[in-house]
Amino acid sequence: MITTRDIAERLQLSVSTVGRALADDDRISEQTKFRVRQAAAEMGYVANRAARMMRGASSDVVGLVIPDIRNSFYSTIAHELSKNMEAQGFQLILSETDDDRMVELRHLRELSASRVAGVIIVPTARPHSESVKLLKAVPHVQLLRKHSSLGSQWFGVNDFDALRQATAHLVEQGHPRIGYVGGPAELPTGAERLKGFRSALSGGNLSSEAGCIELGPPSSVEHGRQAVRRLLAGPSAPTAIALGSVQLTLGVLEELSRLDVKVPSELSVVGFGDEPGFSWWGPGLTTIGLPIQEMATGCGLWLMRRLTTKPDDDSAYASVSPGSLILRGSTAPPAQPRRPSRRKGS
Amino acid sequence: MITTRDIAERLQLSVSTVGRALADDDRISEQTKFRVRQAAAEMGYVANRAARMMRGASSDVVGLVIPDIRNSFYSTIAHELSKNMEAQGFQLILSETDDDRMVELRHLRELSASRVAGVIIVPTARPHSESVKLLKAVPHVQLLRKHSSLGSQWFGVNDFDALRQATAHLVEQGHPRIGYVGGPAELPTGAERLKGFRSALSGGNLSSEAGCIELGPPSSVEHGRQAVRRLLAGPSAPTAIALGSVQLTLGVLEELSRLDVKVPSELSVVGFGDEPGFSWWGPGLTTIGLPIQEMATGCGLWLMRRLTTKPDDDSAYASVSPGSLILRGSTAPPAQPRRPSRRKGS
DNA sequence: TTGAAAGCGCTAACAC
DNA sequence: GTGTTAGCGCTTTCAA
Repeated sequence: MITTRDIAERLQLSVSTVGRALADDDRISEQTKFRVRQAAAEMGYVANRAARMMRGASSDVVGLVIPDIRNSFYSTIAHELSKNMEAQGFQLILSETDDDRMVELRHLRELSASRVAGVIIVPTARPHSESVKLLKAVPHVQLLRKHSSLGSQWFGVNDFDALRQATAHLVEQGHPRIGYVGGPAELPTGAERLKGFRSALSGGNLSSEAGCIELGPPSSVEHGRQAVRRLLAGPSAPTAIALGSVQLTLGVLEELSRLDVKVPSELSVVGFGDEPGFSWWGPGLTTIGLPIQEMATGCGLWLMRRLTTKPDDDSAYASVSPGSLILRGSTAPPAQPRRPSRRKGS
Repeated sequence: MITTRDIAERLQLSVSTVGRALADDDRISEQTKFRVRQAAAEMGYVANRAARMMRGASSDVVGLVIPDIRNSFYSTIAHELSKNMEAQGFQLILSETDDDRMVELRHLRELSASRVAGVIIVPTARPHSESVKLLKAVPHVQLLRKHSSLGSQWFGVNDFDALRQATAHLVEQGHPRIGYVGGPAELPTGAERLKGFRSALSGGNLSSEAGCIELGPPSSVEHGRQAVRRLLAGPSAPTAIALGSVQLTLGVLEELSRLDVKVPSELSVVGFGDEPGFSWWGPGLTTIGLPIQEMATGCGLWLMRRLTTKPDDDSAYASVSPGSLILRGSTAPPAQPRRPSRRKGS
């Protein structure tokens, strides 16, 4: 690797002159600058960032800690962040936790060792105490999920309201028993969505008995499949279900297709998020659209301002983006039980 | 930030002793090691990788340069790589090019400055000459696309055969005019797929006149929409279409749903890749499944071995994974033109 | 078993 | 306008 010293020797200059020329310092003559730049280009000089960092320069690298990049929520986030960061000369390190706190810890150790300038994290349910400690030493923002031990900078969506809306829509249509397949209550998002679901039930004067709840790993398509099978096989199967994560929605949709369940006549469904295939699934999936893109951009811009300006504004910050119900064909009032209609179809 | 010197001062030791204790050097007594480790943990010491790198240590960071992480091919790749690298203590820097060679160049400059240990790249159609130069200085592998100027280490899929299979299937069913929507021929993948398409046409004794070809940005869902609209509006609309990228497939499927085109009676369709929604689209999408996961894992493992062992094996390496046709309901023999059958449906 | 000192590549304070 | 020098945090001789 070519160093400033190599250039200096070739040009019979001192390293500091070369360094200054490369930094476009006022004190260096245009002619010298030109010669230096020329030589640098010819020799293929690339500045060594490690050396710069040792002189106190910031790393220009931001860590993105998420459960799984295959989840479209997270790939959307990664894309938005990457785009915005590149524009300002930042780089993004991708760290996947698979929702495992020990993996999360290992990643945070690595990021700390790399002296990343900042971290954007979707924390696991209960981050390790060392993770908490590590994050104290680096500017960071939480995304989607919010764990109080990790500080009060957070960008997320209104999970409570998302599921309240989804469920209220089903309640309004007169469904007597409504199922819910969502993430675990240990996750802040899981807890909020579940609360939203329950709130809509009681808001519709339905007892909690009317809700059949299946909780499990939010990133598991397979769990979505199994959960919906259990729900439909139960003694008092629901006439409608609300979903509490993108991956679970994917699993549920696949399984309903496979089982050839008639939607919405036999079962109404409200999904979570809005993926490409959702609009063409069966009669079109009614779902909760979330402004993930805007949220991610906001988060990225916020962190970069935090990193590039004096951190005088390290106060609490929370941004809650609202979701909105997208009505398509997968929801309808329940069929009248034990009183088959004369007409076939609508 | 705590340094080895801080620990040394507190324990009344020299920095070198502390360094050796932390590195578990044989010459240090167990007792001293214990005291040092204790203090390090208490004080929250995290080794400074920049300093290590200046002493010649490798960076343990690999750059992943791809067009767009939202494309599920690439998010799958990123996930597989991330998982495998984490297991061996490597980190992944995510660089999105948006298929723009200048953005690609900027990313490669940054990666070089960071002295990444290696690079995995899905190159743009014509990488900048400086990009080529930069890559010469760092171990790298090409993924999916292969540009000869970037060396001969490559992991990809058999693009030619993928489209040959897809098209041959349509030819066998007797389609007289077959459309193709794919990426530009400037891209190595685009060129191969197009060749595969043409090869199947001539293999079926169809003249090239029988092919209606629409090329455009391979990552643009919107282009897929427009292309299929143009294809169907043409004077001699095809009775079947083969698709040449995941994103284009998504666009085409959406548009066909929107236009309410009857598949496969009015039009047969073969997709590219196998996304979650493909199985439940219309009658189920017949498509080409590609072993992206295996390819990515192979690539990651290969690069890491290259990085962790002596580079005595820097010879050419190419791995070509085959795709396979997944038959679902979206393809059928063409309807007899101008001779409507008496029977309705099948 | 431990310490002192040099040096990785760069920048900045201090000469001249 | 340019050179000299010190030092960032760490590893690694070379001494003791």
